[in-house]
Amino acid sequence: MLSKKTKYGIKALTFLAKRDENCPVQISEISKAENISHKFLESILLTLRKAGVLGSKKGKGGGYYLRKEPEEVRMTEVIRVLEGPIAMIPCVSLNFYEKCDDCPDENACSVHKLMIQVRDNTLNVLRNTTLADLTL
Amino acid sequence: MLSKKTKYGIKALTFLAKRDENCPVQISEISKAENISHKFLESILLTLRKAGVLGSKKGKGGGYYLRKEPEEVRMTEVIRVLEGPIAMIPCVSLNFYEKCDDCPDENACSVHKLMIQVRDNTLNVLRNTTLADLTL
DNA sequence: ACTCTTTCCTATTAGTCTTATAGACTATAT
DNA sequence: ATATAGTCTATAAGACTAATAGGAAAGAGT
Repeated sequence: MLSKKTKYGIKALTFLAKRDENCPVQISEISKAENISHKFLESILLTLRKAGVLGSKKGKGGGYYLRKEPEEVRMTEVIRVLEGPIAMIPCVSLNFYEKCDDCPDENACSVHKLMIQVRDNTLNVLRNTTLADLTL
Repeated sequence: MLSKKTKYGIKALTFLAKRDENCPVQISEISKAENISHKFLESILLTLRKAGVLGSKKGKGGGYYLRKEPEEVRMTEVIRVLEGPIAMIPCVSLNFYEKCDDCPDENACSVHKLMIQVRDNTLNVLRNTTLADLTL
């Protein structure tokens, strides 16, 4: 299940990418346009800023803006920052790997085998989709 | 994230599918072999029985057995029964559809667009993988 | 009939995660 | 200075997960 955090994050990024000029946009403007709680969105944008996807400017005329071209923001990056692992189970995750407690041998595990397939297909979609693709 | 319920369920089904004869197997045997809490597995197998994937027999010599050939048990079915929706967001789910509160127009939503792609690819894997494939 | 075995069913609980909300702090433009 | 807008920390309600407990029901063997 995709969290609302990730959902709102992608919506906010798309909103920014759709604008003609890449000047700072206030949280309030985004939250109103996309029906997102102001405070919740605040923490989401902060996360994206810390991850280097967004830049910010304080004070009057401030707000958030994209730090890269939309074509350069891959969905893999966005989802890993906001949601965490892309894999459905940690023993199959590339960036968040963890061994299963109950599994003596990963290579013999049917769930492992299946989830590698799912992961590879999902990864393929997310790697080849950028923010630019979502604005079309 | 795949729940342990689903994970254990798939493991148990694979365990049953790997056996030479399709005679009833006790919960205890499966729970020991796969390192799953007995009571937890109990409720999982019950769910699978109610869904028609497994059959059961009470009393001495009883247990659970597959009601279909492993080739006929698709992963889509197993996951829908144990986990629920396959899609990462309800507005994109085929079997568990729900409208988003915040979205005035689904077709204009970037998250919707992206998640349809992910769903289609995941569905493709899960539809074409049966229990028989996991025993290899 | 009795007893042992094994599944069936309901309820409860501890822990964790999600989705917010509140409020004070910091930086900046005018 | 002052208003504006992001930064940061803490907290709380609600939902969900993973598991546990205990007894009811049904079947097999004696």
